[in-house]
Amino acid sequence: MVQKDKRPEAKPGSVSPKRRGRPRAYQPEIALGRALDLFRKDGFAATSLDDLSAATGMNRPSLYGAFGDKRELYIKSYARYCADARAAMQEIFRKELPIRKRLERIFEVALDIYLSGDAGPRGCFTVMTAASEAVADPEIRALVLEGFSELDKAFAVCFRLAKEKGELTNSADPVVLAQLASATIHTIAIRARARVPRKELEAIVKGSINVMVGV
Amino acid sequence: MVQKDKRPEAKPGSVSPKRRGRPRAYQPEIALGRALDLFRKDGFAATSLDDLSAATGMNRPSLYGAFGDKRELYIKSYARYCADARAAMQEIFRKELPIRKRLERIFEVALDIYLSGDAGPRGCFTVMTAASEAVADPEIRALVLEGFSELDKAFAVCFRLAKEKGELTNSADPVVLAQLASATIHTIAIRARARVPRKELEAIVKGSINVMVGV
DNA sequence: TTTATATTATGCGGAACAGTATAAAAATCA
DNA sequence: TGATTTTTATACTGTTCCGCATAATATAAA
Repeated sequence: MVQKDKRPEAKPGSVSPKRRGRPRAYQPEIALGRALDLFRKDGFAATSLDDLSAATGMNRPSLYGAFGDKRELYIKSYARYCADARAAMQEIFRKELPIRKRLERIFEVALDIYLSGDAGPRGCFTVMTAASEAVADPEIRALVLEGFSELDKAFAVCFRLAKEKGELTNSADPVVLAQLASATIHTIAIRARARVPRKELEAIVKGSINVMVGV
Repeated sequence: MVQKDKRPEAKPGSVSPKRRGRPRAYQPEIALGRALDLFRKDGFAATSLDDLSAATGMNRPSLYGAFGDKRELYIKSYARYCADARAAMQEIFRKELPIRKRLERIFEVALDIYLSGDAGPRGCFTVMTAASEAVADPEIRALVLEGFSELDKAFAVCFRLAKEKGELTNSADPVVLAQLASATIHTIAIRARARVPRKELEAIVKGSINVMVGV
């Protein structure tokens, strides 16, 4: 019951603060990543604490101590997922790029995220959570809605900028186009989960971009 | 442990065939509908046989006798969902209608389906199944893919016809537009599940239609 | 009536489940 | 060295789970 990875210091060079009792046998960051992998693969209900314990290398009491109960662990895993996704996207959203190029990059990264996974494509965790836990759990629902909104807004900024730079027609509505871009994200996330091949998803993306920015 | 509804004959007027043993206390069609409701609400993993037994008014052995195990019941529930959705849509897909009107009707019916449910919006069962069971279960995955494909094709037929009638520009690609329409279906299904209000979903639909058929 | 058949009703059995109580272990501090 | 603190490891509790075995019940056929 031990994480297989060696333990590097949290921040390389920073002296460990000499905590009092028995040292942890796990690294919270690594454990959370493993938990996220499991939740993305099987969903909340089909993932047991025994599964999580095995995947993280922590026994159940340690899991509780570190992350709280299953639901709290799920929420923390989701936060981690969002942070990772943001990190993967932010450079593209920040850098000034022609709108078409920018969209291509965004969808490419999205596909990388959705199609990764040893035991089958893991899809988009936001979409999966929306489909399952969001209905009955207000707190989780709020997180999901925040996720939707963040993506909608990021796309809208892109289209607004593109319009200002004259890359779009005058009649183009950045908010509507952003919703279409989000819809494209959602459809490829869902289809990825049904093992639709990357080529087909890329074709969908291509067609969608053509409609959004003009052929 | 009895279904509360009275038992009308399967086809009104058709004489019951005088089956041999103790008569059934349930109607398979009604029971299947109740099972579908539950699965749509909670998903496969979070729905127990006890829940299903309570909802259908059948005890577990009767459930097994009528539908097989939980997975088979899920598959049969999904078939029922598809049949219902097809029935609700087919008139609109069949009748000759201006493309805009036709799309408006389709999305309206879709929203009715996705937003129904006493305990919160039930969303699109195809999308929910894609997100959960489709990854690991090849048979279920095939059904989901069939569902996607059917919708894509139905939309494509609409756009092809509209193009022939001169409702779309020459450069419009019916297949691409169909994928956008499906993407719109998927995004409203997902967002509905997160309790996004109908007004907002209708706004998304409206914007999407404007892009697809021109303002 | 009796027999055969099909269904309902009850409840068992073993596994998995979430969460926790308790004890052992490994470190620091005095 | 011994006391304190923090974590790990084990195992327990009570529940829920799925599937099925068995018995009771209700009908048609003989």
